[in-house]
Amino acid sequence: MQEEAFVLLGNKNLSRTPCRVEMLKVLLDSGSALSDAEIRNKLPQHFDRTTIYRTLRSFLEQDVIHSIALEGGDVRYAVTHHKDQNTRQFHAHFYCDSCSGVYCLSRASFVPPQMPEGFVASGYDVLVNGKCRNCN
Amino acid sequence: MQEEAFVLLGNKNLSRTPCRVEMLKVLLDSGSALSDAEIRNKLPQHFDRTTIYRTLRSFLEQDVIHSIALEGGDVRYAVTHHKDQNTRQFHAHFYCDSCSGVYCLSRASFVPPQMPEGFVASGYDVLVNGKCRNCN
DNA sequence: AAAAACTTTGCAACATTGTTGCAAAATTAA
DNA sequence: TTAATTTTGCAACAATGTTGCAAAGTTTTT
Repeated sequence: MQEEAFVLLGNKNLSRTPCRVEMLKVLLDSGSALSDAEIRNKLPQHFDRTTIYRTLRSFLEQDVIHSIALEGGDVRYAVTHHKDQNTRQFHAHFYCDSCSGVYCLSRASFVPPQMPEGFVASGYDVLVNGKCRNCN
Repeated sequence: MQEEAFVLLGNKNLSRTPCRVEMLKVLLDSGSALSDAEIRNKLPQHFDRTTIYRTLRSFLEQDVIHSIALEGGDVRYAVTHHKDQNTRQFHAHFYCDSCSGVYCLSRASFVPPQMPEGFVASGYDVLVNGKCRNCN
């Protein structure tokens, strides 16, 4: 994971600082999308709140990660994988009603929606809920 | 709108207080979903922040309104219409990239997604983005 | 219609969350 | 190794949301 983190940071010209490396490792290690609090709790050492917020912002700006908005306004973060690049217009995620885990889904099985008169769609996000592979 | 507000409150056994009536009228008058700040700004008189938060919570609990989470964590609120009742498993909304307006969409034109092995879907939400009827 | 029972409101205090400026420390480039 | 640049942590601040409680309002009962 360390290697992968270094590569991701290098690709986006982000300097290899401990906070960035550790946050990225946490996200890479996790099978699911994490809230900022979850990321903070999984870090091996303490970093200032400010630094974490700023790091999240940098990652988002550079598209190293993307955010997923849940019903109610909670936000989770997940690493943006290469295979997602063709998918910028379309994100699909799964929310588990049992464990609250959030997983990125492949877009393959979705059909683009038709719009009512006057509305022109340029992209869309889908949030599926149900039970994840660990909770069935 | 006054009448409609009274009916909606009555249906859910919510007492007919000025704050509730006015908030509901604002939401009924609006063609699009509103943030709490937008609701507050459209109110004809001042109500305490606390009261507005509590009223939103009551409305959500009683399903008078529903919340729509946008990318980044912003939340909008819209009245839950009767025709949406069969649609509890499925919400579709439109976000306008120009004016930031949020509109409820009918679900008719969406095809349910297929899930990867081990995941069982029980419902899903779609957030389409693009240009709304006023911005084309 | 008036009184009693119950609910909602507004205020104050507090907790949480996120932002900004700036000097110190770390990273990268020369 | 030094110089230039960027990031970090702290402090202060701003914004957002919550809780307890007395006063005011709404609904129910008589």
